[in-house]
Amino acid sequence: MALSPLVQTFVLHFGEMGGRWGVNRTVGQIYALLFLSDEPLNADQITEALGISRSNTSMGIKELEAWRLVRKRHIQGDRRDYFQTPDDIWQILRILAEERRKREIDPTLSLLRDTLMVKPANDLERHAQDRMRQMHDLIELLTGWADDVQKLDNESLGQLLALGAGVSRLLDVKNKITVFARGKRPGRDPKEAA
Amino acid sequence: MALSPLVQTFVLHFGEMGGRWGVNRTVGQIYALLFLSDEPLNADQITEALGISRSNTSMGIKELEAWRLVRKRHIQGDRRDYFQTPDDIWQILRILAEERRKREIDPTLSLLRDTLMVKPANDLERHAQDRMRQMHDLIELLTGWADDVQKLDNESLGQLLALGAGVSRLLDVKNKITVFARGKRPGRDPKEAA
DNA sequence: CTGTTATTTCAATAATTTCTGAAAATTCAA
DNA sequence: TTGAATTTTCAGAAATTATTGAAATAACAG
Repeated sequence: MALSPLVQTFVLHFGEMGGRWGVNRTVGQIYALLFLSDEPLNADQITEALGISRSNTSMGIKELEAWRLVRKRHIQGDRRDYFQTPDDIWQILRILAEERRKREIDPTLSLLRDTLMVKPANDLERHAQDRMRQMHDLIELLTGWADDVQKLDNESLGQLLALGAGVSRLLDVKNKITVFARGKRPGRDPKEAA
Repeated sequence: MALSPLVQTFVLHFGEMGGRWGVNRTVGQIYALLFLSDEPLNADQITEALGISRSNTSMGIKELEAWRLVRKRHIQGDRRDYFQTPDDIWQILRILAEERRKREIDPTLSLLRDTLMVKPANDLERHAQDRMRQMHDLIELLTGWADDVQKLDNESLGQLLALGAGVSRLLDVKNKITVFARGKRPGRDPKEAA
């Protein structure tokens, strides 16, 4: 099964980008191939289409399954495993966000938490710890937000994204409402929480 | 200048994570060191603190400058170059977002655009192109949103993030207002655009 | 200029990662 | 059971990437 030039181009590109995205070339290529494919493919088809070894295919699939970006599918009357990517591109986005967070962010957040428990021994450590706290708080804010947004359905998420900078106007409106309702100035003053 | 255990831990962690973030260990370590440091450091100080070669330090700094994550600073009466990370952590976030986009996303978007211009030769290509269009449209939506949010000041950005899932409620409110104003059902039906 | 200090470049080597082929393990029909 | 088909594992080879030391270049004080 020779790849059409269209597919070929995309597959090679994903292979090259793979490195930047934290996977190797083969993994990028396998993903791209499955993403474009009309129907699930088995390991031999992938092996042949990409011109790689069967064992390489096996490892690549394993990694993509660990990322939850590829699923096994069984086809009636065929012993071989077939593979496909999720159809819903919004779901792919969610999975990617979750997995990258798990691999790239959570370990750092965890280390920061531990480090912030230590009592600083001198001014230098005090400053370092202060910087770490800034980083920690920002990451927590971001991941908390991401958690919340994750829960939105495709429609709401699409709406939020389409809003773009309009979000800013919406925030203004919200602030005005808050002011009206509470007779106070806008802003996120913790002391106002009560 | 031996590193305090606190700093050491963080620096080593960033070195290890570097790989996942698309830079090598040394680059991760240099960044972490500068991020925590009270004052700008020169290349020799970095070299000694991390126990690496002077040339390695030079290359690492160069890469971090290309990422705009490290800046040169000059110190009165000292010929050597000193380096520091930006102070404002929100700004660091913006820079990271921009640079990652430039390296990881824009090339793909560009390839997708080109590929979508090609007339599909058969059903297989038609399907592949359809998938590429889904990906293209989603990425455009995301990057467009990111562009807009980039422009927000720290305060508004913080507010938006703190809002979290509250965004959903806000969208509901917006939809109700829209319905009220237009006497139509909520949603983003393209046909409504007129 | 000249010599000294500081920085960068780059070819060689070290370290790491990726890929393969062969063998082992698994699955399942007969 | 047996044995054919399929998948996985893994040690070593190949490829890639990171790091170094030495040499070249740049910057500048005297």
